[in-house]
Amino acid sequence: MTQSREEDRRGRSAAAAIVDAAFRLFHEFGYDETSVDDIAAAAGVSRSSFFRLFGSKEMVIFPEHDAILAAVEERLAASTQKSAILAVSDAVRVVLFHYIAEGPHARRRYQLTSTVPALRERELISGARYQQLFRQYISAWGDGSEESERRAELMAAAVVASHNHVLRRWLREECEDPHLEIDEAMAQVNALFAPDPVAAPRAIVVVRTDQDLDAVAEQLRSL
Amino acid sequence: MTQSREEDRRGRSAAAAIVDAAFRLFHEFGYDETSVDDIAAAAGVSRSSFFRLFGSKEMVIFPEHDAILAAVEERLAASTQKSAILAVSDAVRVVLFHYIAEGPHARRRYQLTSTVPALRERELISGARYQQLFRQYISAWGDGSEESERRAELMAAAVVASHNHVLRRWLREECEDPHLEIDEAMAQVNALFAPDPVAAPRAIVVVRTDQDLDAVAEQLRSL
DNA sequence: CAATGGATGATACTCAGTTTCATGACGGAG
DNA sequence: CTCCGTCATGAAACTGAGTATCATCCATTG
Repeated sequence: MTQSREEDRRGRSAAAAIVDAAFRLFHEFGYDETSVDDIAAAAGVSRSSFFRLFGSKEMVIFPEHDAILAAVEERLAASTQKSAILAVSDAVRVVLFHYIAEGPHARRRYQLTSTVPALRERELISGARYQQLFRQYISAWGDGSEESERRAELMAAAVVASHNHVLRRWLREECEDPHLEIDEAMAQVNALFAPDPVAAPRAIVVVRTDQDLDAVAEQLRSL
Repeated sequence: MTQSREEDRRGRSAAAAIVDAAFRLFHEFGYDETSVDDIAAAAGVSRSSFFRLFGSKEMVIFPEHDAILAAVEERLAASTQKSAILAVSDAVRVVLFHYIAEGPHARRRYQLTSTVPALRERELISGARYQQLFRQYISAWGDGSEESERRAELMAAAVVASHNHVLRRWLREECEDPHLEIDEAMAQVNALFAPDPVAAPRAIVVVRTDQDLDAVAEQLRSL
């Protein structure tokens, strides 16, 4: 199962060497100007090994994406309708803190995704995958009505957008305490989309609004 | 400026012939199994002309995207802070009704984007471009505060998600009246994100919530 | 020592996309 | 009518990503 000490070490260092070489070359010469052959040569592996390990040139930048997605799904799958909002918030935190744990590497990646359209697009697709996953689970927790589906769609979008906002702030070093900010952001989303509790405690909430009464009524119906 | 009758006709029919041939071949043999050479040959043009007219294989599916994006931007640019929400709603309608006006062709495209990962990804990227555009304008209408930025991000995501929801329902023919549904969806978004009016009419809104009082307090502060 | 299996590397191939150059049709100017 | 500039088209060569195949090497196992 686990291979010999020697092979294991080499396997890991090969992947690490490729990532290091790729980021170095991308930084020095640019993404488009760096070919896979260049990376493989600089990392001391064959072109074949590059594609065997990473599948594509873009995936050198996001190698752990599938693992994070799986972790998110695991968290979501381990929850029920009752703990739905908590599950989503937790899952978002899983993603955010994964990036934060990467530290400077995440910022180097951001520097690339900010400047290389192809990588920015790849990142957007990753985000959409999270959103799709969230939507799917939130939708399953609902009652299947059109209303519920629409809410699931909006909530998934809001959750991902909030996450991206906090993550981007952290990547730009505009963010003092990402824990605090993600808590606030999730609280904001939860507040917006809090479901109708069947027998929950009630409160009188007074807010100012510029909506006319009909719009307010419709909004309330949609809660 | 306008070319001769002959060239004009041929130019337009070339693009149309390519699109027709592409959709036909994609449907018959699949997207990945159809090469650009196949399409060009079937359309009776050269490979060169294909790339000159469409730029990439994927763009045969979304040739009008740039034009729609420009139309959206035009609508957004023509508005001020006062008419912001209206502008966003209008811009979303521009997009939705463009697709609806395509009729069966939009549904053929949907059939492709639903089954071909590369095309689905391209579509996601297009959606993200709209979202980015909305975010940019909504953000500019705000006061530049962190709060305002976060709201812009969420609102753009919600607007695009709502649009996508209605569009997808229409594409699946689950939607009786897209005009009505987009109006409802935009009303829902507007209601969620209605800005804090400085001197707006006020109302007492009573909602049930499962939040404890501290969470409610924080939610209210974040409005 | 021999056999097996998994990881690696070399090579050739397909195809998307770019670049360059030739051609040919058209319209205007003499 | 002819010459000329322009623009659309086509032809061909090239780069580079990604795939498939096969040979090789090395560590474990019997």
